[in-house]
Amino acid sequence: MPDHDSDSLLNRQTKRRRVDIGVKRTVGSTASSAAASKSNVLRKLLKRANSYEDTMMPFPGTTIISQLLKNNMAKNGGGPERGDRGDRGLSNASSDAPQEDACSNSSQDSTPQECLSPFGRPPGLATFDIERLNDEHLRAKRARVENIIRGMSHSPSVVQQAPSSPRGGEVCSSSSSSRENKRKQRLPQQQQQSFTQLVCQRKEQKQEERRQLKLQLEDMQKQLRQLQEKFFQIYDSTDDSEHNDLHNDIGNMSEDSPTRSDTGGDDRGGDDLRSDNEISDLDPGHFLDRARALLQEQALLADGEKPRREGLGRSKGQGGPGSSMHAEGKQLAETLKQELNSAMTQVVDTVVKVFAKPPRPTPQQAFPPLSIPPERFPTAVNGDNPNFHTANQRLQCFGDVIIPNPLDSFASMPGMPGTTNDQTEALPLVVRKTSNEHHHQSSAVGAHGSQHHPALHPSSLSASMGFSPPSFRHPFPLPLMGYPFQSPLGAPTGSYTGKDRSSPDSMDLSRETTSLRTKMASGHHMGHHHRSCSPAHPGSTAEGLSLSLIKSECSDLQDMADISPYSGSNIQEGLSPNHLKKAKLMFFYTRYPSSNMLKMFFSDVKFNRCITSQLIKWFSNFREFYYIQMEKFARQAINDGVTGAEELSVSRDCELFRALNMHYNKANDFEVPDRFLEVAEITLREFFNAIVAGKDVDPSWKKAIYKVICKLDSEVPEIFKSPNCLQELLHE
DNA sequence: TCATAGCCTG
DNA sequence: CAGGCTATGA
Repeated sequence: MPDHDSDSLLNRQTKRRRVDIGVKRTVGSTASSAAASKSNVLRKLLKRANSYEDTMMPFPGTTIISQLLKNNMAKNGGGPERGDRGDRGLSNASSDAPQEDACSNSSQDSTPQECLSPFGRPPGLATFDIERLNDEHLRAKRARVENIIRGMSHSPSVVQQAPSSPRGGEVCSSSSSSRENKRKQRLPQQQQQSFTQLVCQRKEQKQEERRQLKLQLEDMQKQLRQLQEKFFQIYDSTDDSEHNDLHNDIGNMSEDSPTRSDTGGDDRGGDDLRSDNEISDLDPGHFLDRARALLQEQALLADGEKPRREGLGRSKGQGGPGSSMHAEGKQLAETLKQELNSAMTQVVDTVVKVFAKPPRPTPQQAFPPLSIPPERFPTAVNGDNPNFHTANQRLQCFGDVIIPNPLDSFASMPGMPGTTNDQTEALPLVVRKTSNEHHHQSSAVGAHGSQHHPALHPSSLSASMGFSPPSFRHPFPLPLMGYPFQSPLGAPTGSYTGKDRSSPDSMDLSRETTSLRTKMASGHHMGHHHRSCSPAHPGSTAEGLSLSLIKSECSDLQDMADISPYSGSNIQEGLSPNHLKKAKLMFFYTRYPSSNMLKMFFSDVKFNRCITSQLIKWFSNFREFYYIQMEKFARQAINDGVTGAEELSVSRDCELFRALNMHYNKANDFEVPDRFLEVAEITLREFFNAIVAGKDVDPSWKKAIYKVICKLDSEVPEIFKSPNCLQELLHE
């Protein structure tokens, strides 16, 4: 605008430079990338946290975790259903319960802890030491079990398993299983050398190896295992017969069934398989759930448990209820409870901290400390697909929606009112996109959109959250919940009862998504907007709120101050679809309207910065489309062999005009002025000549054309100043 | 510092 | 169409 008329070469050049820079920037996409990077950071974080898939992390700590996870995933997951990891996790977790085989059990359940171990044990784990005291107990039991298992291992089925360790088809196969297999393999090999040495040696060797391997395992793992074992033992002790049933109850056995069946009734085999599943199940939530279940079981079976435990799980001790054991069990339960609680607290705290902190330049760094949280996320986002695109989108959605929410929720927890301010700052970026997301979902891909939420929804979160503190749950509800208190915007839902819109006609008309946006954008006096907007889209209420909030950033306080004045008047606080339509028609006359002109022609709109810029933006977009079409058809003409600009003309029945008319006068209920055809023709020829001359090499080559075209604006008919111009124009 | 143009992206 | 960004002019 500024440089319409007489622009010296210098000016042009400078402008070109400007353009060039802009182009370069855009070309490099640095700007966009930078912006994207911001959002991406969060996404990445989430993604990382969410999916085990994440490959190596730059950070040492993270790497370990990820690796562990990776391993597990690889073994588990190769499965087709990566997506429902959460589900799987649940089933898996539940499926394997009582296993005496320390290794197998430990591996699975301990997994979470394993991940942690490298970094240092969480304070809470100390309690596990108590468990250690019972180590002897366990070991003895283990030994027994192992013996039994070994005995079984001789059976063909078992033997086969070892060699066949790489069961490709097995979905369940997990890292632990592989370990087991390896171990087994080794043993057989040794034995092969000296076949004469029989079962006894073999057994011993196995034991030896096992012990060694166990020792090698990180302390954390040990502790965890022990804990689990104790659980299981207690559980087992209750009743062998129940053993399986309980397992089933606790977890979904369905998944691992095939493997199990192979091994047959043998617990050993089942253990292995189970262990695989267990390993696969990294979700701490499941672990917690299981633990809970176990505790409950314990409580119920308290008496019976003790004796068995004494006798070591396998040999189902028939011993009567031992009071000592009962007490022990209680203690254990208590300890576990405490541990779990503490762990959960830690997790929650960490997560909160992470989210509460504004994304740092290197937000990822924040994660290493978060040993636990990452694990948790996977469950939350169990919907993740390996598919990058899909995952990305989801993540986007996830990030946009969830991220802010946590902030809101956590922040709001202490005091709602106070938080509001903070939220407003944080929200704008995020929420805006959310709104967009909604639009996309609703308009373009309903299915897709619907998928988003379900997948991400509380279900997933809650699933993992057995103990989860309430704070964790609302991420989703928040969008709806959070806004209401935020502002004087008014009641979210019922607010729009009265459509007191001054210009009902515009409002009543079909509301396109634009209407919502427009209105929202324009005003911040949400009360009105909501009323106007929501009637048509009850579902959009939330959106409206969020939008309004977001938009509030651009609102002038001054404008805000006097909202009510307009309520009774004809002046709208936002731009309606009709305004858009009107603007488009105006574009036939003026491509470069000044802000003053806009104010004159949209007198029924209360102007503020937002409205003005929005209108300007509209025309900017119109121009963009216009010039794109021009360039497109100019090039097309060149390709078609047109040699001279004179050959080009724009008539009402030419493609170019159709395209333009379709864009600005979709309904074709407005007679496009001839002048516009002339201007279009001039523009087209300008483009043609410029391209033929090879000017398009210069990034700013369009600038010159713009300057020419901007002088071709004609006056806009007075009728457009009338608020009802549309009716008048279209009716004629 | 603000308003705007233009470009890019979603 | 809206957001975001940069460059630019006043």
